[in-house]
Amino acid sequence: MSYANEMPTLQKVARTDAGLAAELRLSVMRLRRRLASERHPDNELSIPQMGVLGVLYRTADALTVGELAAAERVQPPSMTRTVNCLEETGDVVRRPHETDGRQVVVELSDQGRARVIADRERRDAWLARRLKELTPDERAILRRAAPILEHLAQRD
Amino acid sequence: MSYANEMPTLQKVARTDAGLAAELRLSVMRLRRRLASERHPDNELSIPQMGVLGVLYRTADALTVGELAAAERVQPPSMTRTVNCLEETGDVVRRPHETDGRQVVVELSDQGRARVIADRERRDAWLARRLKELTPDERAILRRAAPILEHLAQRD
DNA sequence: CGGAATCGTTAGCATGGGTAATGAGTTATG
DNA sequence: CATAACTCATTACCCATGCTAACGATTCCG
Repeated sequence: MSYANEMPTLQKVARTDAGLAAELRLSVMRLRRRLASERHPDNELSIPQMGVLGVLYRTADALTVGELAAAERVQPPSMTRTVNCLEETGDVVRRPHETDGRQVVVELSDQGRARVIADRERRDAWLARRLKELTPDERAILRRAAPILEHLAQRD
Repeated sequence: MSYANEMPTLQKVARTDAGLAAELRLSVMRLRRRLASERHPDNELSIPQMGVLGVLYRTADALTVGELAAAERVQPPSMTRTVNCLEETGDVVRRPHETDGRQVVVELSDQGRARVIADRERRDAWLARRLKELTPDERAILRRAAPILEHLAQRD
């Protein structure tokens, strides 16, 4: 393989932290890319829109536009716009904040919740099928690896 | 934690393929998100632009606009546009195809190559630092997990 | 009470996703 | 050889979303 020839040191450097870092970064990026491609063909929402639904679902609570913007690492005007689209499609509901007249809170509609769940289930189903093709030993390794990966991702 | 209370079954279902799939998906998505945030502050290229540089770097060859579009899963007009920007910033060079007068080939400039390398090194350095905080046992697990994750990501 | 801070929104610009259309080049066929 | 069909990149248009600047309304604080 020409790729192997271009990067012959990759196999060796996997024994150092730097080498493992490079290998892990590639694996994670690639798997995420593949997961991202498992979209439901009928789901026409964009990635930022699905991202908002995902944040609301994970938080299991209504959030202000500012909180959503912070969670998704965008500026509030961008989030306003994305939420506008989601309100139009009926996936979220906007309402005034209970105590602060400046704020607006956004929450999942039933439709939006169903959409997140369907999207996740589709990805999980694909991944579960791929996992089935592994050996029990390989699966055991991934079982131990998943929480470590999660830990790596946490804010440092 | 309210999250733990909302999803109490997650800990249990990690013993099934479906449960591992959900846990792994979350870990991978979160780590990738964290990796994506490790951008060099001076790098003003967008994610699609960096994606094109990444494809060219990994391929270690010049590609046509169509090939780039396919690699990045976009339509050719979108790729034309992205390449236009990259040509302006001097990160890629466009030239006519050697034998097919319809085609254009795009290749990394020295500047573009340096940019990809710097971007990767920054992410790898961050990840290597996080890896250093793990135990040797945890690192060994990840060493065994990385190629398995890579295998999962491959086209099925 | 007045000024400063906070919040969400609007406006403008740039990028990039799509589709439709186009012109140029290449290939296949009669 | 001429023509039709196919391929390729590009342009045009629309839409979504990233940013910054600006604004009006609300809240906080001295």
